Amino acid sequence: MRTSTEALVKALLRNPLSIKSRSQAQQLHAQVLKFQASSLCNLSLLLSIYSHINLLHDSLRLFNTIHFPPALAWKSVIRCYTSHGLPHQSLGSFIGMLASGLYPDHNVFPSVLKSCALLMDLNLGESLHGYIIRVGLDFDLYTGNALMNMYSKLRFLEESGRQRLGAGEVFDEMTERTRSVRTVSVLVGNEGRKVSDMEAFNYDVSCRSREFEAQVLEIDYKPRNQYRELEACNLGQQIKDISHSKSEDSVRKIFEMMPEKDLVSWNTIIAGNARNGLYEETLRMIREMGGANLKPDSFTLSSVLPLIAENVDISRGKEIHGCSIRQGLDADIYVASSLIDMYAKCTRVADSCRVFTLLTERDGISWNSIIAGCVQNGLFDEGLRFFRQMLMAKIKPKSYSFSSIMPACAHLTTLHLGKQLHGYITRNGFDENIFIASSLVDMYAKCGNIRTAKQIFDRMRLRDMVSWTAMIMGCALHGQAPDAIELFEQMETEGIKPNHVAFMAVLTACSHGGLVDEAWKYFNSMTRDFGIAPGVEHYAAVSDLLGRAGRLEEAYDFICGMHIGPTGSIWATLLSACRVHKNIDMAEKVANRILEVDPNNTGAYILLANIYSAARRWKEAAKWRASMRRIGIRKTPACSWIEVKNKVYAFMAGDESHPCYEKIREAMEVLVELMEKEGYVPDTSEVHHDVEEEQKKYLVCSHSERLAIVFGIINTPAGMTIRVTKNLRVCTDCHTATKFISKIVGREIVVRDNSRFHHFKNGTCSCGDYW
DNA sequence: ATAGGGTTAG
Repeated sequence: MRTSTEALVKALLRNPLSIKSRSQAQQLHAQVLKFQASSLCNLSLLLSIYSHINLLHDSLRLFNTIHFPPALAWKSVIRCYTSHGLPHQSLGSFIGMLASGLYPDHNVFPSVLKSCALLMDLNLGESLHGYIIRVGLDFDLYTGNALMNMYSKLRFLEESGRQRLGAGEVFDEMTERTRSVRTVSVLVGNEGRKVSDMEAFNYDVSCRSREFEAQVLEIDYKPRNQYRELEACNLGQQIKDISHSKSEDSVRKIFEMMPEKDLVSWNTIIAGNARNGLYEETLRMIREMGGANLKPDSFTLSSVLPLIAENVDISRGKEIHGCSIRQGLDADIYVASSLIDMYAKCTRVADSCRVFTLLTERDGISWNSIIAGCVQNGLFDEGLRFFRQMLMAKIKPKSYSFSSIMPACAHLTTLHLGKQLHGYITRNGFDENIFIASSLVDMYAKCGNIRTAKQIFDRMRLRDMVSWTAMIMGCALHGQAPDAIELFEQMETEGIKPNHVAFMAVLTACSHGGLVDEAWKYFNSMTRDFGIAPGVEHYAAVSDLLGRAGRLEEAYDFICGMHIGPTGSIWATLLSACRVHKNIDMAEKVANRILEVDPNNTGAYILLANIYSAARRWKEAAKWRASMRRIGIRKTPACSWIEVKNKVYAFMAGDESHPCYEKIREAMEVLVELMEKEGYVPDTSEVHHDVEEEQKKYLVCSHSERLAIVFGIINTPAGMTIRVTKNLRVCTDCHTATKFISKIVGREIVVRDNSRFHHFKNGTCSCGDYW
C-alpha cells in the first residue's frame, strides 16, 4: 500500500504537467511530507509544480523553507515572479541564484529576458545578451526566441524620447495589476453623493425616441475611426520609411542566425515587426512562413490584425479573416477580438458584431473590443447596451472598459452616467490610469462641468498629449481662451510635442475667444516649428475667427490661399459671418463659391435665404427657399435635450405633441411678459416675412432650447443649474432671451450647442460677443 | 522554458 502510493507520488513529481490545480498540488505536497520524502530534490520538483500553475505565494512559502535552494528551485521562483509581472523581484532572484554559485542554464534566460522587457530596460537586456553569448546559449532555440521578443519590444527606445511615457505606461499597468481593491468614500467630483454599485448600473435608453438618437449624432462630431482612415493614408509614406530603418536589424539578425526555428520563432518575429509598424515586412514574413511549411496559427493572426487595423486596410483584413476561417480559428477568442477591432477601425461595425455573435466564449477583452468598436464609430447607445450586457454576463469591467465607454457619456452629455462610472472607477482605484483620467477630464468638460474636469486634470501624476489636449479642448469649449493658451504653453514647456489635434484645440480656443493674433501665431508655428501641414479643420477654425471678427476680406483671401481645396463647410462658416456682419455683397460672392464646390450644401441655401430676409429682400429670399425645395433639401430640425433626475427629455422646435407642452407654454407666457418688462425685444428678423408679428414672437419662443430651458425651470429645484444641449447653433434671439431668463429666474443656465458652452448668469453670458 | 487580442483628445 505504502510503496504504491510512494511510487505514485514519485511519478507525479516527475510529471509536473499532469497537475493542474492548487488542491492537487497541495495534496501532493502533503503526501511528500507524510512519507518524509522531503528531499531537496523532491521539494524543488514540488516548487516547480507550484510555479507552473502560477501560484506565487505557495512557491515562495516553499522556497523559503529550503536552506540551499538548487537551480530548479531558483528558476521556478524566477519564472513565477516574471509571470506575475514582478520583474524587479524576478531579476533579484536571478542575481541571488548567481550569487549562491549556481550556473544559469538554457531555461532561465527566457524569464529573465521577459523581465527586462517588462522593465523597459534595453541596457540590461543588451548586457544579458552579452552574458548569454559568453555562456554559449545564443544558439538555443528558447533563448533565441526570448531575445527576439525582448528586442522587438524595446527597440523603439533607441529611436526617440518616448522612453519616459513608455515607462509610465508600464508603471500604470503594473500598479493596476498588483494593487488591491481599495474603497474610497469621498468621490471626486461627485459632490459627496453616494453612488450606487455597478450592478445597479441601469441606463434607460427607451425614454428616447429613435429620431432623437439620430439627432444626437448630428452634433458637430466625426466618429473617431473616420479620422483613422485619413491618418492611415497620410502615414503610408512614413511607414514605408521606417521599414527600411535599422530598427529591425538585431531581431532579424538573431532570427537568421538561429540554427533551429519553430513556429514560436516565426510568430515572435512577425509579432515584433507588427508591433513596430513594419507593414509590408510583416506581410512578407507571413508568406515566407508558408514557404517554410508552417501554417499561421492564432498567435500569428492575432498579432497581424492590429497592424492591419492601424493601416485601415479592409481588403487585407478580409483576407486574414478568410484565412482564420480556413484554419478554424474565426471563433478563437484572441483572433476574434482582433477581428472585431480590425473591422471597427475600418468603420465596419456590422462586421464586428457578426464576429462577436459567433463567439461562444467571451472574456473581458472580447467585450471591450465590441464596446470600443461601437463607441469609436459613434454608436454610443449600442456601446452602452453592450456594456450593460457585459455586466449582466458577470464580467467585471477593467480599466480598458472604462476608457472605452467614457466617450459615450461625454458625447451624449449624460452626466449622471459618467458620474456613476466615475464612482466605480474611484472605488476600484482606477483613477490613476492615464487613459481613464483623460477620458474623465473630457467627459466632465463635455458635460459642462469644467471645474471638476480641471480638478481631475490637476491631480494627474502623469499627463500625455491626449490628456493635455482634452483639457485644452475643454477650456476652448467653455470659452476660456486664456486658460487654454496657458495650458498649451505649459504642455510645450513640459516637453510634450503637440500634434495636429492639440493645435486644433488651441486654435478652437482662440477662435471662440476672438483672439486673432494668437491664432495666427499658432497657425504659423504649426507648420514652421512642428512640420504639421494644416488640415481642413485648422483652416476652418482660423477663417471662422476672421469672419466673426468682421475681417471678411482677409478671411476670403485666406480661404482662397488654402493648399488643399476649400470645402463647402469652410465657405459656409464665412457665409454665416457675412450674415452676422450683414455684408450681402460678400455673402453672394461666398455663396457662389460654395455652390461651385458643393451644389447640395444645405447650409448655404438656408443662410442665404436668411441673409436676404434679414435685409428685407423678400424676393431673393423666396427664390432661394424655392430652389431649396426644388432640390429637395430640408433643414435639419433643431433639437435640444435636458437631463432631469437621470432621464433625458428631448424637444423639437414647436413640438406641440410633447406631453409637457401645455405647462411649458403657460410658463413661457408669464416669462415673456416679465422679459419684455425688462426690455427684451424678440429679434424676429430671420423669420419668414409673411408671418404675422404676433406669430413671429410665438415662433421664436418655441425654439427647442427655450422649451428645454423652461422645462428645466419647472422641473428642477430652485438654485440648481439648468443644463441644456442643442444639436445646432444657438441663434441670436435665443442667446439674448436666455440672458434675460437667467436674470429673471435667478438661475445659472448652461447651454451647450454644436461647438461650445454658453454659461448664462444674472443677465450675462460667458462668451460675450464672440459665439 | 519562449509567442498573441481590447483603452483616452478631433
